[in-house]
Amino acid sequence: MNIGQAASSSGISAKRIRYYEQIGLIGPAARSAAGYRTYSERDLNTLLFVRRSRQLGFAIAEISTLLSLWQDRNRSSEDVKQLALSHVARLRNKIEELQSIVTTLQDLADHCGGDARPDCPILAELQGSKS
Amino acid sequence: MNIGQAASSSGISAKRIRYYEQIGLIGPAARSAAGYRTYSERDLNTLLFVRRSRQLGFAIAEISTLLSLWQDRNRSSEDVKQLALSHVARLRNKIEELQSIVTTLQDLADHCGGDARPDCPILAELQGSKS
DNA sequence: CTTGACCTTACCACCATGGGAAGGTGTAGG
DNA sequence: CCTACACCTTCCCATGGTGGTAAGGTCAAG
Repeated sequence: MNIGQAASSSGISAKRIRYYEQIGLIGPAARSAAGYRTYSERDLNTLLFVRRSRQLGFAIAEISTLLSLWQDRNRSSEDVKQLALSHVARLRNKIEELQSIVTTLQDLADHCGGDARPDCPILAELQGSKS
Repeated sequence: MNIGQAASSSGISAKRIRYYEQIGLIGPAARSAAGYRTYSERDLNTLLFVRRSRQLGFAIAEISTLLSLWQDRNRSSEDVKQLALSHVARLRNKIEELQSIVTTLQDLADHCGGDARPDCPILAELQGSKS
């Protein structure tokens, strides 16, 4: 299977596949006589694993670890769980941060006339006026 | 006031201030005879405005718009409100997305032994096993 | 005059991805 | 066989923000 086929089957663009290979996230693909990258079913499974990991928001470096664990029959599920939980913790922090911004901004917007007049508590807040 | 002073007063690193100037987010600073950037109180207010906007998660391009509106006495608060609300909507989407990931991942982690054995529903999910 | 803190520009790096150019390859139809 | 056209290759550039660092100029105090 060429890279285009692998891309559409895995849902990862050809561009990204090459990038993942370049940075060593996935091993170098086999090559045809003409130099075309060739992908096996096994390679495809790896790509799908990577894609699902990305969808769950893992960073490339984490996926690299996950891939090692995945391919290691002597892994301990503890390591995987630990990685997942620390990712979850990070996400929860991010959510809280965004939530607090949303609350602030929504509140400001609620008190903004939203008409043709220039007065606006949003700008006032950004300006830092402590009125 | 030199850039170092402006940086520590505004909470934006000198590096970032130069970057903001370079991309045109803020106007070019006045220069001393020796070529040092010089900042007035007014400039400092702008920097603080930018910093607060960043803290609320606005992208640079949006801050550019906010700055124009801020400096436009004939602005309509509608424009500001609209910008804020569309930002809020984007944030809400992002939060939902992250929340869904957290739920999934926490659930998987809950069902992972987290011991020395290799069995792990997290990896199974990433692998795509539909069992 | 020296020292040290500050400033300048200019470059490289990160993460993850998209775009595009310039050129080779593979295949199908005329 | 030739021509299209789809696909592949590598290479460079861009994004958004930021940090780092190097090579050099400036300023104030001692």
